[in-house]
Amino acid sequence: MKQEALREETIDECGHDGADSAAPRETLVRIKENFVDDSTAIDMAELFKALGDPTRVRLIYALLQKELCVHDLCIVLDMTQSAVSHQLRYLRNTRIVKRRKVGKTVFYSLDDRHVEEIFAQTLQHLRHG
Amino acid sequence: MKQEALREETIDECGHDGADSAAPRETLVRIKENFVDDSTAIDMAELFKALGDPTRVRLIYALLQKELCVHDLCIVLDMTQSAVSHQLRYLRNTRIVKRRKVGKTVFYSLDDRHVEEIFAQTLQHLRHG
DNA sequence: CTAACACATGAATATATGCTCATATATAAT
DNA sequence: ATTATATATGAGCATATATTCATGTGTTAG
Repeated sequence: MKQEALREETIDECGHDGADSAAPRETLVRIKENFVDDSTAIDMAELFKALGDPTRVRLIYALLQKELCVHDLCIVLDMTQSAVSHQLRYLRNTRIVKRRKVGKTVFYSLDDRHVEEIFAQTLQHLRHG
Repeated sequence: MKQEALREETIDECGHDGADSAAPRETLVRIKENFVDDSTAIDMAELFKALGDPTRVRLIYALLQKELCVHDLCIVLDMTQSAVSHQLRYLRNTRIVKRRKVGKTVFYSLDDRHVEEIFAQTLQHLRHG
């Protein structure tokens, strides 16, 4: 199969009308019409990507239990302050955590109920599944 | 703050006992004890990482509606067969999709109820949130 | 004011990732 | 057998990512 050709191919040009070789044309049309728009797919992917790193998972897990300052997060995760701060910035930019400043200390906490639910649900699934 | 020192630092050595500068020692001990073990954090991160790409989100979204063969997925996503196959392999390796072979056609479908739930929930959240 | 502390961040580096291109494998049709 | 079709995959490349190192910013203590 030509790789280049696919980029130009439309549903009408698709030759898949066999019994069980592929879905009928109208089904593909329906799927394409009901499809997620690109921006939604990108938004979803960005949210999941933010959760898709062990360090960030551990940060969120810690904050799931209690609001914590950067230094304490370093202790709990056993990581350098720089590494933790960089990842906290990532989580801040994706609106997953928020910060509260008290003197020279900055406390981080979760800022996204959705993420809390998704995270807790996933944890349960992994634990007994 | 020394970056290297943190790696060696224990909770006992932590000087954070101030009023609102950090959590008390026993709280950090509790958080560390209740903490996710590394393998769980890695498992969660790997699952989310698999969902953390727009192409894979779109693949899952399509398969959420109907079992589809590779060629039809190429049409729906408007991508080359090679790119789609590579991502399907990724999703297969993470047990998110499974395949069923009929003649020379391979049908893909979702293989992980957890992912379906997480995905559907996230979609809803993004749509009215 | 100066020093110490808590945190943030730019640059650099090593590794991972996603796609393309070319090619391999498996099945069906002629 | 030969050819066509459907999918899989290794190699290469360009980009993204996670950490480290060095340093910057802001706040409190002396």
